[in-house]
Amino acid sequence: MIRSSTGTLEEVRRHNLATVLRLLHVHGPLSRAGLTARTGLNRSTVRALVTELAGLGLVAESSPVSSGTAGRPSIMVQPASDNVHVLAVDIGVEHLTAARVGLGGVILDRTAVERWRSSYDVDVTLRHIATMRATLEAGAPAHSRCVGIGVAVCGLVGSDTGVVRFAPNLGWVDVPLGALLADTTTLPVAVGNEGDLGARAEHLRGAGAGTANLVYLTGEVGLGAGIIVGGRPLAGADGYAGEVGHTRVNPGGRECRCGRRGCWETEVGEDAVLRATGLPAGTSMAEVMSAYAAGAPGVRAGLATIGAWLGAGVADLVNVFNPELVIFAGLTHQLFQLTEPTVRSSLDAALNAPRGRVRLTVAGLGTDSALLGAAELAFAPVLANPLAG
Amino acid sequence: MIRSSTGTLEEVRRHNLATVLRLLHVHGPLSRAGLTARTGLNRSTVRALVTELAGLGLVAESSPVSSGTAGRPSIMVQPASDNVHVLAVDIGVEHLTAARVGLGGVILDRTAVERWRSSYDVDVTLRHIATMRATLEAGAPAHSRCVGIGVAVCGLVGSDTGVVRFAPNLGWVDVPLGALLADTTTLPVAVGNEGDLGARAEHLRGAGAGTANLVYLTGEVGLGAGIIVGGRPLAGADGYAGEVGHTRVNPGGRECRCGRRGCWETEVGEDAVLRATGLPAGTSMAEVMSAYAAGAPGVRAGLATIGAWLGAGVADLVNVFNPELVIFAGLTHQLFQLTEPTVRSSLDAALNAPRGRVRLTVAGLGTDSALLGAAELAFAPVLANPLAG
DNA sequence: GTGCTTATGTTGCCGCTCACAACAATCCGG
DNA sequence: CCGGATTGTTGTGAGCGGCAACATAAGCAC
Repeated sequence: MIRSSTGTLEEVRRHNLATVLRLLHVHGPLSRAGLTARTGLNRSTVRALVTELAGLGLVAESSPVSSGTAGRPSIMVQPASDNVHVLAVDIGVEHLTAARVGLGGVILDRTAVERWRSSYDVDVTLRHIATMRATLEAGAPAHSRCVGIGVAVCGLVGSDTGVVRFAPNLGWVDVPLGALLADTTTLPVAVGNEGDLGARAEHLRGAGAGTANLVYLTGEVGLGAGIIVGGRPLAGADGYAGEVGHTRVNPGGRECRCGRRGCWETEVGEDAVLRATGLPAGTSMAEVMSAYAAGAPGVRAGLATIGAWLGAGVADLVNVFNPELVIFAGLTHQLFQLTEPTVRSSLDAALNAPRGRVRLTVAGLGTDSALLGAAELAFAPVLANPLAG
Repeated sequence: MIRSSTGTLEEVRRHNLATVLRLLHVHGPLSRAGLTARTGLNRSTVRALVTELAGLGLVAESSPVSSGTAGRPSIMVQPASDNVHVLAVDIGVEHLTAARVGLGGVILDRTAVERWRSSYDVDVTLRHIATMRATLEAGAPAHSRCVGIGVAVCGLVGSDTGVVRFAPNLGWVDVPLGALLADTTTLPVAVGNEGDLGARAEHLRGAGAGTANLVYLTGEVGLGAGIIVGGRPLAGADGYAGEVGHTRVNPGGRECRCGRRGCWETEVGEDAVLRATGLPAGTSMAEVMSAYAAGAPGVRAGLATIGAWLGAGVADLVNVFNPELVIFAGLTHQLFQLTEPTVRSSLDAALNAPRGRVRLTVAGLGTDSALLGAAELAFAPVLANPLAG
């Protein structure tokens, strides 16, 4: 008979181990004294916890470093990013990227697929991922161990199932991506939505570090979001929360690809930008930015319209979520750079009374938000229970 | 020197005490064996916890009741609603209500102010509350002790401060209601938004019991909401989250009292209903319902328009939050009853692909949601730390 | 350099909490 | 009246973190 044991005391231990490991993972190297101060635990307890984590190969202790102040120097503890890593994959419309990410959230190595946009076939995608995985693992030191695979996808993903329910831009419907990947490995596989994972990464170590309530906007051709509420990602009942692209901002607006009218992404998405600026179909956002900089006729005015709709949509989100921060990433990153004043005035005009405090900014992790979020997803089980691995 | 003690083990004890007490508060009377099963704790532990809670006067043990099955009958444990109560107050546009609510969430006694709508003066309100409080306490048994005061207000309330930032329908701006009430008593005072508190109560013991993700809609003349996400109330950075009344659903719509155009409450609020149905200003919602039932000309068609806007707004919320349940209360309760088919079809038309699952229903606690939510707010400190009181 | 101060690492002990097991109590069914 | 089943009761034990005493290692003043 196996030890059943709910064991509340065992949980205390696990909780404290997790707390210390997560602290190191998020904050980076920290002295034992620093850990003591931040956790509120006793020196002896911290010592025991760190020793145990070191024994598990999750952290490394290095020789004491003098802090410059009086007193005995404290031993430094750091996440063992060389020993423990995950594989992170980001499946977007315009890119297919993979990286080996070490504990602590450092990208150790990365690779991408060329001319990815030519085919979104599921089998082809799986082969691409397998190839990239092999490449990355080949470059890893022998003593490093992979503890999981995390995938970000630009589509609706079921909470725990790893099924991509609907990814219109890839043409995927009900693709059991998690299961398909799990068949190729013994490692745990986790799949999440690009917006949710981007928000997670920005919240943890990007522009939203230390911010408990934020809205993260992203997009390539469409529009997506991830929302952090009280320090936790907003998932909803099935994991579909944060689907802001098809909220209706303009009932009299244009027909959307989804068949309805005036969806937010129809007013501010890539197609809307090209239509408003009069630039030819196929123009990239980089070229739009160049045209704007060059003062091409109609571009400035067209983007002002886009900015106004962007601001109006953001206003509704701010009214509903009351976040401290809105982060613009992906397509909206570029749009925000081009139209910031318009967005701000459109937002200010639409906010309820006492809302002076919301800040607007762009992604702090650049285009890697979703990729790093996927890594966090893969690290999550280890961080929650360091003893399991 | 005072015992400092973070004491993780002390926290375990407190946590377990709180778990047991909350379980009894939410679920109602439960046998010791039932507590053992639900908490996963050991029999001896449950015994110790219950004994301690009984010593604090928070629960009462009654003689064993045979369950009909074999085995020794288990001792029943119930929340001591006769010994421990709070004062709950609900400040609405059309009502000012107060109640004495016992542990376990039972309304023991209640009272209300007549002709409240005549004046929303803050001092008058405070006097009303003082009078009601005296009445209710006078009717309380001598051995019962009041552990807090909770207030629900139809306006924006700052998270922890108890300041009513903005209550347009009462004409209140920056009223420090929490502090004003705290001056009259030594008890802890907590103030919250009507929508948030209504959602809390419905989530705990109303139509949303057992549902971790829900949207609660309410209103009197305007429109408000409370949102439960992952079992926790959505607060936002300052506590203003859930302000859905002034999200813009119709940019080409009518001018709102807030100065902008096409806010949701402008399209479905009380004024909009009267306008759409052609009924004279001052008509109550009860009279609207009678007119509908009597088949008054224009009323049915007018309400169909209202229902369509209601459904469209709900659709956006469902897309953003992916809740399992939407609860209609207050004004929207009546609107939903009158326009359910329209709301449903409007909603179905606007949902993203895989969203068959959201349920729509009306408040399970009738018009008492906010009042009971205020009581929960007042109980919260005791439930979080039973040892404190 | 020497001694003082400061801060941390190390170690053994203690109190607290919960799990567990053995026994007692109580009900049901035959 | 007896056996089976379930629960209450009680004493014991293991695990965990706090604590205090001591050891160690730096900075600082002279």
